[in-house]
Amino acid sequence: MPELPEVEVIRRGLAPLICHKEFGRPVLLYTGAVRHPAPEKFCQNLAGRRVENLGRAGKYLRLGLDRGELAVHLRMTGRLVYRENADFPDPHLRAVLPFTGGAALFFSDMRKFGGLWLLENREERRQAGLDRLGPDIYEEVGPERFCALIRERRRSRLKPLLLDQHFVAGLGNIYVDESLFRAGIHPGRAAGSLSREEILALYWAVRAVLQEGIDCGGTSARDYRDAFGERGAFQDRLAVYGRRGRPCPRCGAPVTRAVVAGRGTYLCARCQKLEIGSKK
DNA sequence: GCTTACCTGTCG
DNA sequence: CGACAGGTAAGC
Repeated sequence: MPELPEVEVIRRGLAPLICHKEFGRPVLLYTGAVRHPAPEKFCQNLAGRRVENLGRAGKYLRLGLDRGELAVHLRMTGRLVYRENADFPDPHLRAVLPFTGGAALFFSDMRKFGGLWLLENREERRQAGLDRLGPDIYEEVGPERFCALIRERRRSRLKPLLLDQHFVAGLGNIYVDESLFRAGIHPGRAAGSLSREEILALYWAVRAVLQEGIDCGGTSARDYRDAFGERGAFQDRLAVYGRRGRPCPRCGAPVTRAVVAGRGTYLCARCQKLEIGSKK
């Protein structure tokens, strides 16, 4: 999916366009895109709601409304684009969320994994799982908290741990691989095997990678588009992700692809050692 | 933990 | 045709 930087770029793009605007009645082309409440009630209840603010929690975009909030998760292939008009036929268009006055948010999603939640109270947020997210890695985790969090989970391997949205929220496959590469840490290392220096190196690598991702307008490896339908540029700066066989930018050895935690994982086996001081 | 499932598409 | 794709929940 869009990971934290992509969702943040969308949030920043949309905020000045939709704050204070009022929704009309949504049009659903795929009712499964609405996760809560039932589609009919969703359309009925969103109509007439006004957007008051735009937030983000991990990979969720949260549109604060005059009553409740609209939460959006793009999962793997979701897009949320603001347009005055639907421009060309889009076979993956799943929902149109119009504003009174003409423009609309167009929610597209090839794989149908993404979803929309209209949440009006704490109980509904709880059911949707929004309050089960860990702290937002970009907004809510400083270096000392990161050290403390890592030390609570000594037995976990780093890659699945960093991908676990209940541990910290926002990281996905691309930015985890890039962060571990920059920190020189193997994705299969146990959290408890890291020195304090390594944990801090990882923390600052994560911060730098996320910030550069945001500054580049996100990573359009494939499907990602921003709030204006434009591609990001960070895919051109990736050091290892998706670059099997190409030279490591640090040492020149070919980038390796492995499977860790069931996910395709890119790393430099020379720069990122599994055992400290070992040759392999 | 790992595997499977959810979907549709691209690439080799 | 199989492998793989930015995510995550559910079931061993």
